[in-house]
Amino acid sequence: MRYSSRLTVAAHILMCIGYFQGKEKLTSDFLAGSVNVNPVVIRNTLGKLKKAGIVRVEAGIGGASLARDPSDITLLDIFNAVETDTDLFHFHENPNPQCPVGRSVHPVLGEQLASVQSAMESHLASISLNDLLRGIGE
Amino acid sequence: MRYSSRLTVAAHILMCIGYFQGKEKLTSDFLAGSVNVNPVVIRNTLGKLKKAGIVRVEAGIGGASLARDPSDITLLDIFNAVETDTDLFHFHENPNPQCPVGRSVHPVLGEQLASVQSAMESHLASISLNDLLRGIGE
DNA sequence: TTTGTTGTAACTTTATCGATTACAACGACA
DNA sequence: TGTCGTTGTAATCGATAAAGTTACAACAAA
Repeated sequence: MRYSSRLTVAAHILMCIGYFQGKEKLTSDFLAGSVNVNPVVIRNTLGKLKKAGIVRVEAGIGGASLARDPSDITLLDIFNAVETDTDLFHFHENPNPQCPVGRSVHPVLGEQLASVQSAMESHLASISLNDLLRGIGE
Repeated sequence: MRYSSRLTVAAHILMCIGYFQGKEKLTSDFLAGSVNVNPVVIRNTLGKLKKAGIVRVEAGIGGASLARDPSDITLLDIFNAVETDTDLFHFHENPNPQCPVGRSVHPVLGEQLASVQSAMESHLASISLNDLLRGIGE
């Protein structure tokens, strides 16, 4: 298993908001039309982005907007806001502690995998919503 | 969703083989005892590692051994051998092509995510089985 | 031929994702 | 104030995938 499509959906939503802000009323129905998923999925995603301080959502009247400058929203921010379990790899649970290898797998391999994970995260952090918006016009 | 525990299981298996090679007969039952999973899972994993040219397995008589030097087996080799879908992120399937954003998401975001993926892969490639074996003795 | 092992197929259980339905809470406006 | 469109959220469903398990044919050596 790998990460769900939550990150790409969330990024799509934010690209829409950044692109259409001021021109359209950005309801969950409107966004669902561009992303092509169920409006409830949009609302759930938007809720997580709101908790993370990335967007503002107007209950009642409707409509979402960016809470920060697009250059200050990175893919890592979105990733952390939206993905429940951010661990890239999953360990098998019960290696045999009687075995010298079983005893060492977790600390030894875990350390290496953690470094892989942080490499991925710092790469995600280097990409901003602004970078994505720049690509739309072409 | 993220990657399954296949990579850690496979790495554990290879660490066992590297550590016990020559001292023990490395049957799927023996390996299952250290990893603490079903022997069939070991045999399936070993089959994939064999196809990738990483291990040799003796049918009938039983027992597995490394087909290459531990310094020449990287986590990326293991990862590719064992993981069916190596894509880190999954795109939502049908963004709306009528929408300028929906039209651009896949190319624009896809390119960025591909760079994240290759960063992860080159990091995996920098870690060898030898590095893991070195950590066991401590 | 017997024994221990691998290779594989099939089934079960469990977990998670995304779609969907349903409805209460909310805010603006007539 | 009451209606209307929207958000927030819970509950359920179906699909998909992983891992455990059982079962058995194929294999190699003694």
